[in-house]
Amino acid sequence: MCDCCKHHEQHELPKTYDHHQVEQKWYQIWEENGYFSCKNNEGGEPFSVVMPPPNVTGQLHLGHAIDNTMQDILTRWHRMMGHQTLWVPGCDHAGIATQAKVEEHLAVDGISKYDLGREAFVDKVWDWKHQYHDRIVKQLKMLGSSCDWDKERFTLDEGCNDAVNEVFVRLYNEGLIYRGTYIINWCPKCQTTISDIEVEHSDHPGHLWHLRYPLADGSGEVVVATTRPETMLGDTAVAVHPDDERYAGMIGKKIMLPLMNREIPIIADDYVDMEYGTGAVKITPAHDPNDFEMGLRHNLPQITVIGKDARMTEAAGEYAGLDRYDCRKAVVEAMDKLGLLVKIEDISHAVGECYRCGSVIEPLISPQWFVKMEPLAKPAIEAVLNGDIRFVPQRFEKIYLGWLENIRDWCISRQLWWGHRIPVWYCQDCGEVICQKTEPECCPKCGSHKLQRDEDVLDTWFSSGLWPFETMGWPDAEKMAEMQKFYPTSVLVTGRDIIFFWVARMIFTGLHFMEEKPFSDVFIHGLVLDAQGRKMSKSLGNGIDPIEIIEQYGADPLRFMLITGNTPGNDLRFQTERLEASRNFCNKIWNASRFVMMNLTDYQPGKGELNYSLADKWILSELKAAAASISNNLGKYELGEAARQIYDFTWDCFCDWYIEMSKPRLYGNDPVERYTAQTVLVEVLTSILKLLHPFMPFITEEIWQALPHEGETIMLAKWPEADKMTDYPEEAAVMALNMEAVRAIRNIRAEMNVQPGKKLELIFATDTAAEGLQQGEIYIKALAGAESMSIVPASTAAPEQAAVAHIRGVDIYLPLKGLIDLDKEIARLKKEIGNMDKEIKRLEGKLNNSGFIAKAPADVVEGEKVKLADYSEKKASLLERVAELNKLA
RNA sequence: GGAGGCGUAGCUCAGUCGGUUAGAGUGCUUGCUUGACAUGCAAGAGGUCACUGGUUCGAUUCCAGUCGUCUCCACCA
Repeated sequence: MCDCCKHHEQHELPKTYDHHQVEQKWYQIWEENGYFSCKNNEGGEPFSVVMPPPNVTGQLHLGHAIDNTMQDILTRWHRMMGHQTLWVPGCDHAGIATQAKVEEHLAVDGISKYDLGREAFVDKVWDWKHQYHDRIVKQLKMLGSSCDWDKERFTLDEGCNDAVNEVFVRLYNEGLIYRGTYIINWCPKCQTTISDIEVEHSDHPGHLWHLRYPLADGSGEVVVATTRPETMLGDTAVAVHPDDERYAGMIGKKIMLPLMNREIPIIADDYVDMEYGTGAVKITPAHDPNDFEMGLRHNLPQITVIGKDARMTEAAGEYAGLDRYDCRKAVVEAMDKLGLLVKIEDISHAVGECYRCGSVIEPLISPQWFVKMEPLAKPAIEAVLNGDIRFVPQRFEKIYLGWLENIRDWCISRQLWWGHRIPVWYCQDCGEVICQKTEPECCPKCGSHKLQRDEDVLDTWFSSGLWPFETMGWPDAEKMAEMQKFYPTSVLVTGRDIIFFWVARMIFTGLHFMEEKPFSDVFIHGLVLDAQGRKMSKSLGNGIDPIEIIEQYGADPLRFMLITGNTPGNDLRFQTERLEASRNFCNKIWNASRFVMMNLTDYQPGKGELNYSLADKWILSELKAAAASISNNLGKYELGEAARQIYDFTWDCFCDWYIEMSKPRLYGNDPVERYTAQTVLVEVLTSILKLLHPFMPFITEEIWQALPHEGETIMLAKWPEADKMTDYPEEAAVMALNMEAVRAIRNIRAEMNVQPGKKLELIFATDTAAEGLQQGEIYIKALAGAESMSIVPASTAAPEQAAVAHIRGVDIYLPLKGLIDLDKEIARLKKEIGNMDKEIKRLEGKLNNSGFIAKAPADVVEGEKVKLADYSEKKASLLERVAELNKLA
């Protein structure tokens, strides 16, 4: 680098944008100045979002990154539009997940939760919570999330506990929460129940054992088929279909259950599928949900043979104490020895597994708490059907409705220590069940002080299901008063994987307790997949830590990459190339800004004479169109499309064209031209920064601060509204034609291998576009690399040694002495004529079709006619030139 | 067994009310130290819009079916 360059460098911004420092700096300033607070824009239309609370023991992954980026984009956009904006952050206590993690950690030191006892263990979990909470908050801040930290909540904080107790007691008093002994999903590893949706079904290879069950009177036998032979020890019936002729005579007879030597009846039930297996089913009411139901219908005894530890109980007789799978082997062997094993069939069948730990779920009978779903589901279905709540994309409504329409009661009690304890006490003397928000002094029925609180806690989703209103202070009327305007919230942004777990539950609790929907729109996004299109998972080890990406590339590129090239609801592949493209975009903006600022040394806003030229009117028109379209797309949750449009406008319109157009005017010696160019550069760049700010908050603030501006932060700057901008359609069209001329000339330069530095002499032969070309001369010369340009009547013939191009109404002649290879030039022109021919043919065909003329809208027909005229004109012009050249040849 | 998504350039994806010479990024080819940027500039090649049929003056777009692919739901022992 020479000395003079060094000298310049000192005054300039660095050539490449470095996000380090910038991002942290601005987040801190924003936070310290209270820009995230919902108190800004007081009186503006309210806009509110509640953050899907991340599990407190986890750490952020790309799924959180996309989720929070989308919320942040919407929040920042609305804030800039002057809306009073609230984005509530928070974490979820994540009952099973967190408890399991802490237990695992303790196990390393050989400590079990029982060694500590309930209270000390829960204290330990709180320690963990604090540690991980801080990490998550840090990660959310790194991402740029503009949430109101003053309103931060935790699903297990005091307020949420109050809400949970209120809800529980009210539902209990309404008869919508009940305790009952039913068959539930038991995870033998987590040692707790889980709800139906927490059971994941996947196909596994297994066997279908066909077992011979002899009749008690020795008159025959029934062959039953089962995938779980060990459960036969708890069989209390064999069921056949009432219409099954094979078993018609046997219904009502007794079976002598082998191994147990117990008599059980043969019953008839519609549930049995005659086609499957042998058409006869062994019934184990205590260990199968269907058998349980059938047992109730037929009043069958329930014999529990598998315990909560997944070992056989005393009721299993000689098999007591065996693990369920060891018992399976033993039972099969014993049956085989007795000659009662008919055959073993290999099959693939669905096995239920715990969504947390993957253990095979055991259906067991146990006393648990349930929420009665039917009365709650009804309004939740109605709210979506009548359009009160809208899913984006709409197809997710079907998924939501399908689930609620077939829902079963929700098992909410969990045998854990970490969570909201069930607000129920049992009187040890009279057995009274007391359900109330606070601990009772004594039994209201018998006065006894011997009260025992229910040991269980509630399903995590019971408390997160109240999120949109518990975060607004409910049920505390005083706290609510301040927040009321934010309920219902505007939109819920979340992944499609928790529509059932969370979205549905918030909807029915909101409708029930607030008597109003919790949100108007549900904006569903897909998963972030790896570069090969696989789900990111621990087992595959293909997960990507957003923090590492942010450190390497910055939050802005990550955010931009996560929302571009994607449509609502679809999965997104994480690709480094796309991340690099986003980073390059940052750099592009940085350098465009650098260019603008370098040319502002003598600029004083509002202190000069303005005279908009063609180029100015063109870019301002483009800006208006872009702003309108971006707002429109944001309103439709088409974030990817909005981002693409700001990208295109910035790179293509502003950088590739307008900045280049501004150069001859900045470097010329007309002060009005220079001042006007400066003004438009600043104005358009400022608008770009604002339009881009929701997507890339950090770099936009950094640059905005260096430009002339009003206000303290771009965060609260006014969103560019297209309605308030001016466009100049006529001048923009003229400029567009000039740009077309530039492209045509550049094309010839490239094809003819004209040296980039060589200045051309341009001749435009036209009768229609002369004025526009005259006005655009300064730009055309600069952008096409010309030293002179003349405009002549259309009838003027081209010089012999010239290349020719044609745009609407204009023949462009490029005198290129010595560079024209006659044959090559003819070939080039003929190729273009060929293209025109193809199009002309197509258009003629269309226009000759009487159906098209008669039925297509007039403007479409007109448009095709204009096209045909244009192509024909171009073809004629080029043909003429070819004829001239042929004469020369 | 049901339900849904996806199938468009070598790759990853856009394409909103049916009419565009079907687009972008990336990769590829060619040429460039162009007074912001080589994380760049300019020009270019590259597509039977999975297949078949239907509706229509006209289908990448709407409908039906087929194939491929991914996902969700489901108590068939």
